[in-house]
Amino acid sequence: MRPHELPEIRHLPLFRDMLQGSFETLMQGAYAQTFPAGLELIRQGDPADFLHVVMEGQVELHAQWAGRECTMAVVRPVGTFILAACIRDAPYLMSARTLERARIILIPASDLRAIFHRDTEFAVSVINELAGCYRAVVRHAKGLKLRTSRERIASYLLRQSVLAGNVPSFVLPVEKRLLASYLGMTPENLSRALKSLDAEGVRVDGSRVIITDRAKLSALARPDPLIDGPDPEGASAGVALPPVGRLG
Amino acid sequence: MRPHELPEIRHLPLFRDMLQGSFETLMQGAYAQTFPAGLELIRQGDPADFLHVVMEGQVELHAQWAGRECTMAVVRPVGTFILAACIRDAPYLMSARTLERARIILIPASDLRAIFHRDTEFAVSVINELAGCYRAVVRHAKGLKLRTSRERIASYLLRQSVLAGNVPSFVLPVEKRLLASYLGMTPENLSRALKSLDAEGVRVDGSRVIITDRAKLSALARPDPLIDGPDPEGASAGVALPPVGRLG
DNA sequence: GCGAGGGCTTGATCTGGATCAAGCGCAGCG
DNA sequence: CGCTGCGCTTGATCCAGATCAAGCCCTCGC
Repeated sequence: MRPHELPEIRHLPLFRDMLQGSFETLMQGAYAQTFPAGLELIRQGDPADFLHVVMEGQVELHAQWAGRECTMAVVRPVGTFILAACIRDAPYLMSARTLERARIILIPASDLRAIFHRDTEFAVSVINELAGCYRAVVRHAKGLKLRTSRERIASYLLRQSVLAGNVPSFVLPVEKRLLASYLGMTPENLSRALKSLDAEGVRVDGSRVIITDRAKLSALARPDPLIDGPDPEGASAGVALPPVGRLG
Repeated sequence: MRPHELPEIRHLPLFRDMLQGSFETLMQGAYAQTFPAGLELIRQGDPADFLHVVMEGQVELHAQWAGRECTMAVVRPVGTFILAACIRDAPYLMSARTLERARIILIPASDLRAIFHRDTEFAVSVINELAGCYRAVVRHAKGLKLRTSRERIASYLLRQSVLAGNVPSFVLPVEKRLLASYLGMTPENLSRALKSLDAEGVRVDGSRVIITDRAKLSALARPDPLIDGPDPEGASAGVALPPVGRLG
């Protein structure tokens, strides 16, 4: 583990309130590792041995069934994933693969479980983290069930623009095919839909997005804090998406 | 509150391990109320004031956006809902309405939050509950993204049959229109799909379902513990569906 | 007992999005 | 530098599922 990494981890909402002793114990069992791009870190169904903390690089969480596959989220620094499985000591529900070279801290799940039994502050942090994760997935499910493809895209673009500081132009943080899968559609459909959003105040050039008419786009997207977040509690909370991770 | 209700609540996974004193404090602020059928208990966006515990009757959790609406889950006795919003002190992401006459215990969210800061055992129970809820929604989202309508129906029927004790015949626990919405389709589509499942080993007569060829149905549904549950941890864990609730 | 409403089915039609099939263009690599 | 692979687009076609529109039937209330 590198010297600058410890404070970074310590600063995460999940770890910042715990006792110093607990934190040290936790870190003693932890180790860091660097993985190449495109590596399958965990496979759904595997037993949950380690909580993963992404220090560098992006990690995709995805699920597969019957030969099909879909992206559930993308985690970026500094975020954690598969907390829930570790806590439950249950099999992972999702697989994870690196999208690029990634540095990851691995914390043994058993240490985690032992410590929140002893450190109430840490237990409370875990509660908050999980509640945030839960709400993030509920939002995602709401979007899938209540919005059409175009509406999902439109609100995604709007969200990205807001996260980047309300800028009218930004670069997509992930590949389009991944974004398509995350939004529950095919790459072809995303491609066509993006072009059709021309009429709704969006211009796309490669991975660059330019919002030319925010009002028109909003009229289509109808952004809603109960779907698009964030939790008022803090932007760092449960934003589960290409912009930020930390999914359990 | 009725005399038999206290032990029932105490016996829930969420409350069974906490200190007796904590439990008593929690119950002092709580009160029970009976609501008629079809009543909107909470509306999405409202501040989370009370954790709800369903003692009798079914409660539907649903979401709405842009005039559309969908069912997210059904909670039945004895289960709790909107735990996550209470913990976060954030607005509800879902609305709740009674499907029939229902008796509900209301526990002030502030008491809840105060107590898990003091009672680690309770905090741990909350962690487990939330982790289960989280995993339940992830499963639901996986089903929506990875399976077609027919596959979702098929696996739902199989799951119900298993929950009822692997019986070949059972009665649907909820109205079909609600089931359709829960499974992410229209009532018309559900109706037609159910009839078409005739060829896959299912006969439906009103709300009665008869599985005539389990193998054939399984071949279509391809049931998977990573989608259909349950968590190995215990059947009572995160089964979020028409069969059982306790969603945060 | 009868009327009204709502849930369910059924039919006809429409369409959003998937699938299949090329081409294009860029990045990585020999 | 040119080959190769892959991500992206574009076009053509197909299909699952939505929508629209009746009718049926059961339940409930008067």
